[in-house]
Amino acid sequence: MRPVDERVRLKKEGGRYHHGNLKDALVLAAERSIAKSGNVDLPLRDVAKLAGVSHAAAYRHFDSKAALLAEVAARGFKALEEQLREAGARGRAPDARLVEVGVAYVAFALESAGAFRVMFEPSLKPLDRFPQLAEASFNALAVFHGVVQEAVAAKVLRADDVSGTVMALWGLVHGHACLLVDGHLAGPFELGPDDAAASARLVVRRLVDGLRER
Amino acid sequence: MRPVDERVRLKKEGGRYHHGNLKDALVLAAERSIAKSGNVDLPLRDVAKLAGVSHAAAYRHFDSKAALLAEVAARGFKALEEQLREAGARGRAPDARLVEVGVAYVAFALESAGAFRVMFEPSLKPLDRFPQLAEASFNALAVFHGVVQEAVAAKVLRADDVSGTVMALWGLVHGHACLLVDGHLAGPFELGPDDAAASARLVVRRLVDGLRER
DNA sequence: CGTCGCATGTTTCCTCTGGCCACATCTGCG
DNA sequence: CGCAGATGTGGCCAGAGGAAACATGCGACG
Repeated sequence: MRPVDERVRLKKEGGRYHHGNLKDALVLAAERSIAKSGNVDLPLRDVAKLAGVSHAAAYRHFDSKAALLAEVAARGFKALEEQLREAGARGRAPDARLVEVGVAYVAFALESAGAFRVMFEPSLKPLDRFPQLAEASFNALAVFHGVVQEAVAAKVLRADDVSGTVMALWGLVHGHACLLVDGHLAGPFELGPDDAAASARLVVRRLVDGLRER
Repeated sequence: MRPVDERVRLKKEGGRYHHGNLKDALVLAAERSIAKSGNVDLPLRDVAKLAGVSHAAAYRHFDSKAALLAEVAARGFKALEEQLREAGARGRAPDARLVEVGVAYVAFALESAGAFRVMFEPSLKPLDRFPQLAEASFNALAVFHGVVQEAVAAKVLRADDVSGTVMALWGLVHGHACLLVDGHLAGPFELGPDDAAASARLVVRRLVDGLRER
């Protein structure tokens, strides 16, 4: 599954003029760079250097630095969607699925902190500048919608305000993810990264309890 | 209550060499500028120009652009703390207080979107570079902690995991605020700014229901 | 009331970064 | 074989953060 890395290696060893798969290499380099520095605002020149290429080469593949970041974000959303779907499939009962999906969201944010930050970077908005990003984002959100609707159909959740329920679930896990990724919970609570998933599970379960039809 | 604005006006009318209260003027200008553009990464030169001053003058009052943003963030946290305390005082019963504080958090984020964005801007971390910011942030969070402990003492909430409960509450409203401020909820849900508070109230109430001792 | 020191603001300069252009190099296709 | 288009390079510019040297004015102290 790593033709990309092969291409990168070839470039570095052989010193060929043409890279072979520069677009992917740039996206990967940007992702890692952001994950390492924790800062979305990284110099494009550094990313190009990581890919073993001059800074101007990036413009053969992306209209702008923002477009590169948008691609990183779009791939992040695709990966997130995948993980959410897998998590949903793991849960047996509808309410268990809600919890699994929520925990998976937080887990994704912690594992892929670099991508997660870019995915919600305000400087990429308005999103309609990057159609693939808008679509990927929408698709990931659709997983939440699906699992909630399923729970409503199974009469586990109240049916009166589905949008509100989706917002509640998404908002809860998103807020958790943000606070964890940005380390705002580290000071007061000192929470390890593995405890985070357990804590998220507890919290989501409690919200689901509150949302339950009664 | 506006000596600051007076000073700014004096400067603009009189064209005096010394501003009189440049520090405050810069902070205000930055805040407005960010709120308007929606982007934290604004040119320091523009802020200085808004304050009617050359860009280098800012360095007499702040070590760096980041320090200016940190001051904006710190004042934001102070204002947030104030609003949260007022909201807490509005609620009669302990669980009502929880809801009021949560709603106030979301309302603050929407009203003061500029400040809110800066307050959680990752580029300002690590926070120990800016002690006043760290302190202000901690104090604001303390309001959540206080209102939760009160509810626990009143036996409204379970007592086994106070930190988890604080995280749940904060995470829920923070996630909501982020998604609203960044407009991620606009597409799928098309939510007006006044509906947002009502929606937040509903959601927080449901979480509190889930957290309730049973 | 003068004058001197220090805080505050300005000008100028340097470096870094995003973005553009002309040129170089490769790859594939007729 | 050779040409055309795609891909990468180096040089350039403009804008932005930051430092340094200079200018200005407020306030304390004689």
